[in-house]
Amino acid sequence: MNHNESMIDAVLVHLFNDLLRIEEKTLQKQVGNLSMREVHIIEAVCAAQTEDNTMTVLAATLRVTVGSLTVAIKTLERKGYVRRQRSSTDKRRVHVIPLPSALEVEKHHRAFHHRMVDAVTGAVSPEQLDVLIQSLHAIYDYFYDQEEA
Amino acid sequence: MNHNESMIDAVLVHLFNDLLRIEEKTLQKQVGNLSMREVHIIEAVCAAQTEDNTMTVLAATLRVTVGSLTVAIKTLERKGYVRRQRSSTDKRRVHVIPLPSALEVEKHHRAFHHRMVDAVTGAVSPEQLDVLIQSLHAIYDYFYDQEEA
DNA sequence: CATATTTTATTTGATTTTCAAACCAAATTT
DNA sequence: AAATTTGGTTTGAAAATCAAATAAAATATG
Repeated sequence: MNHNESMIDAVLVHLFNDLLRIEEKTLQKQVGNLSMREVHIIEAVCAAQTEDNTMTVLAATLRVTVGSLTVAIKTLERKGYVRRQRSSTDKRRVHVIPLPSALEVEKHHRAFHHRMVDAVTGAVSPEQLDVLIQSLHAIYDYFYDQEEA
Repeated sequence: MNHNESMIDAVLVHLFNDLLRIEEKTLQKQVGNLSMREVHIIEAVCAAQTEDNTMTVLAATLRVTVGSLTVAIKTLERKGYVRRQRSSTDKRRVHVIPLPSALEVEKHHRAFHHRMVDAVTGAVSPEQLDVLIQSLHAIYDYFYDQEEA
């Protein structure tokens, strides 16, 4: 690998990892009592459209088994961040609904992401930004086409 | 967030996770018997310069406690991927040394990273690549300056 | 309609990863 | 010589995860 290639590799491997760590450190200060995993489950619960907040759909977006999610949601329920509600139309379905404390957590979480994106857009010139966006689109498409195959 | 900003956010958040998953799926086929965590420990052991392969230094690069690493190395030793060697100059120090099987794993692992970087460089034009590299440098510098503070 | 199958979720038991704290031994400082 | 620091290990506990077993509701099939 030449220098440029190493740069790309390093970013792909380390930058994201480090961001997650920085995110954790930042949020831990604001919302004690919750692991990053739990924060991201809360994020998914808050982001889900009505009817998309069932165990099966949430588990799929979070890429865990429904069994794992059941365990996680149970503790989030106990901690007072979400509540469960059985669907009236299909009594097998369970809807997960965020409580005010969860919305509060999500606010902090979203703010962090905002600052993160600002950091990126602030780190490059407007012209560079255009090209960066195009490149990211290309890369994104590439990997997700790969995934399908 | 506008569309561009959402794009950046999505890349920062999801791309890494997805890459890790793809990496796992790819390597699992080639090297059974090992978790991704273990593959990355092997990577660190193989990459370490002589004298940088002690428990303390490895734990720091992997960002885990020395205690955690002791447990992990013990199972890698049992599985026949590494061996330990006490330093002769300082008998407290333990050097971790990769065995042939570890080097083999690292070969597969490095090949994956190579393909990943090729995917990125192949996804954009040479002119875009130049700007992408510059942007990544800027972003990299930004986050690591942040970290220090 | 009655039975079989599928879908949705929970429970359980096990594994992996991790840490903090207690501990030990070697090296260094006072 | 005694105290402290440094490098590692052990141990006990917690979090995250899965597969498999289970249960109940909905749907399909004969």
